[in-house]
Amino acid sequence: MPTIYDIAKAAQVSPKTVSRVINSDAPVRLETRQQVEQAMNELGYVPSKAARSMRSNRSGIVGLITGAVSQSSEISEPHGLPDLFIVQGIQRVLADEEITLMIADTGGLAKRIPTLINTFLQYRVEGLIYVADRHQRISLPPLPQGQQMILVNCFDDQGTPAIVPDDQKGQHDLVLSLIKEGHRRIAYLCLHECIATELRITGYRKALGAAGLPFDLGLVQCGDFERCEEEPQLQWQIIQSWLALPDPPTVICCGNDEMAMRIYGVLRTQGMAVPEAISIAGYDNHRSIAETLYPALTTMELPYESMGVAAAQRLVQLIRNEPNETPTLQRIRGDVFWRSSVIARP
Amino acid sequence: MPTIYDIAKAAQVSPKTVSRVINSDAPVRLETRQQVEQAMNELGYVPSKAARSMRSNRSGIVGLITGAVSQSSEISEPHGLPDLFIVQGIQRVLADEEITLMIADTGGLAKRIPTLINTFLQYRVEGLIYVADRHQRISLPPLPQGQQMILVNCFDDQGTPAIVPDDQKGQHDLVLSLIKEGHRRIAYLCLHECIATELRITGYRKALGAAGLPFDLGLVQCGDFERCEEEPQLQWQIIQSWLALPDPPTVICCGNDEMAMRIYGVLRTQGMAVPEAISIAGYDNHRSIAETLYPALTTMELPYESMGVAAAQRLVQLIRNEPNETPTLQRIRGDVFWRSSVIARP
DNA sequence: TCATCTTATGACACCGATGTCATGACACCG
DNA sequence: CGGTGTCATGACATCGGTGTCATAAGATGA
Repeated sequence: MPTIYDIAKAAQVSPKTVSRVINSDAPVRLETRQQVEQAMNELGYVPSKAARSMRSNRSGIVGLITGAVSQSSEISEPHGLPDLFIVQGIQRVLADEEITLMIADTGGLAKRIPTLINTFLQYRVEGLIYVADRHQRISLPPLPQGQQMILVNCFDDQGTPAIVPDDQKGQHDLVLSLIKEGHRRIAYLCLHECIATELRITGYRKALGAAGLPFDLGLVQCGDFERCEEEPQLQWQIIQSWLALPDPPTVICCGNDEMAMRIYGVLRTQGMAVPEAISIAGYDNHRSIAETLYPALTTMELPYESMGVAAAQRLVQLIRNEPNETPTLQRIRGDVFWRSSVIARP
Repeated sequence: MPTIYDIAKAAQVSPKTVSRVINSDAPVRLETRQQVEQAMNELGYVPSKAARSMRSNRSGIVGLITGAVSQSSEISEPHGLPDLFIVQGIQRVLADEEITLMIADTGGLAKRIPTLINTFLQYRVEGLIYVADRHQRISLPPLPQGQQMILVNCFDDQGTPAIVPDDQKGQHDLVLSLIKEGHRRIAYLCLHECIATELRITGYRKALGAAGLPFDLGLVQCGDFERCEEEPQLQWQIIQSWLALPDPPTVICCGNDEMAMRIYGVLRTQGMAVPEAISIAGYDNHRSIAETLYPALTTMELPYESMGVAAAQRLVQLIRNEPNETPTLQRIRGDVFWRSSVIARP
């Protein structure tokens, strides 16, 4: 691979002049410039980032750590929306800023994180992004002074800037939409206990309160049986108990779209039509499910892509040392996606 | 960030000795080594890959180009199995080889590819991987002499090493499994015309032939209506026409798991139970669908992860200049995943 | 005892770019 | 006409490591 010295020799100028042509940071006589450009084309010159970044102390690289890539394969934990979508948003912003993204994967093992961070530091990344696979509290090893980092889909106690989904507002908005469509008895088949579930139950409750509806503890049940074999039966038992109530629910909110998909199966096996017999709503807007299910699923967006965008923008601000008044914990809101699994009630 | 010079000063040795401690490529007196190691720990030394790779001409980076990351969002093309799983396999192998993966995204725009390649060349990547979102023929701009590249899920006419799924063998094996379970009339609701569909129909046909069953052209129909609103009706029409046959099919093979999921919905809406009334098989083993559907979906694995592994291993071989007799086009086989959407026939 | 070898270490150049400073050629102006 | 400013260019050092070679101290052997 040719260097500026080769170009300089071919164009009969000094290396520094070649550098000036490349960076156009100082005037170069037109004729000289053309000679240099011709030489570069003929020799197929590609500048070396390594040499460049050594001199300038700017690598142009941001490192991203995720368990995303391998999470779903071995570990059969309920996965929900793939955090790939977060990476998507990040990519888009960084590409515009001409920053290259280096992605490393924990393979689901947290103990690999320090090694991965170290590798990134060797490349002198200008910033680090840690993406979690679900909304959670984490604790990462300390970084060298001045090393910027952003947490996505998680947060810590050290005041590291973090981007999380606004789960409370999300469930709140979804339930409010259902109420607007005339639903009064809204059941909630939630996920196992976790930060998101807690926030969403709060949102569910507040939405009911805001509409002047009573909060009926019996209408909130955990429908997450970790995919054991009896899950459909157990879920059906819950639904049956709801249907047996004097004032049964007209819609079931599911903890996520996957659960909604399973509930579709359970209901249909029992001869209940969605949405005619009962309406179903999901959470995540996991499009490959929500749009593909028949009928298509009404759901609340888990704004992974927006979170990625926000994270990348904030990181760029930090790298550029631009002032910003964003709070440490930044909550990102999603939209309700209204599809045909919920019908209006009179 | 401290350099070997800082360490050298602190440990009162020469920079070269520090280098020797780091690389252990020459004997260093125990006492000296300890001094250096202590200094490195105290100062928090992290070697600079930029400086290192400049001298050694080895970046330790492999570049990966994909449309994966953004494909699914804007473009509502039927997506199938996310090529993320390919990246997964690649990651795993490269991590073991201590190679760092740089990922760039076309954002669905092929014209960005040259720019992305150029960026990678600036980092002096030791190899390039191009991952396509579906099995296809492609044509990429020429690379500098000696630049290694691997194509995954696609191939070209220039003899670039390529890893593709063995679609023909895949459909063949799936159909053979169905036949073994007693099915004689096997319908195939395939995807729109593409390389995979062609190969799979051939596989379907050959499997029937191998079992001495007749190939009935009427049992092969395209069930892919690009998610238009009438899709369920159109699909139901096809199924109805099949059911009206004197010898109707006992199982429907779907072009992919997504289509199978939609067919579940269509059948149930029409009051047909899966698998009691009719069995369903998918393709892809898109686990978040196949395992979540109720009943769980019997399907053929699209071996994305294995393809990633194969691609990375082959690239490493190329980089190391190891001899290999693999053919240019390497077809990767998957397994049948037998679940409860297909029942045995007497 | 002296030549030779091994071990441990340092001096110095180099990888490929860029920042700093110097220099020569002109143009401009009083 | 000489001083000053601008333009175009080059010489040289530098970033943080590693490869090459030199060298001093101690071990070994004839």
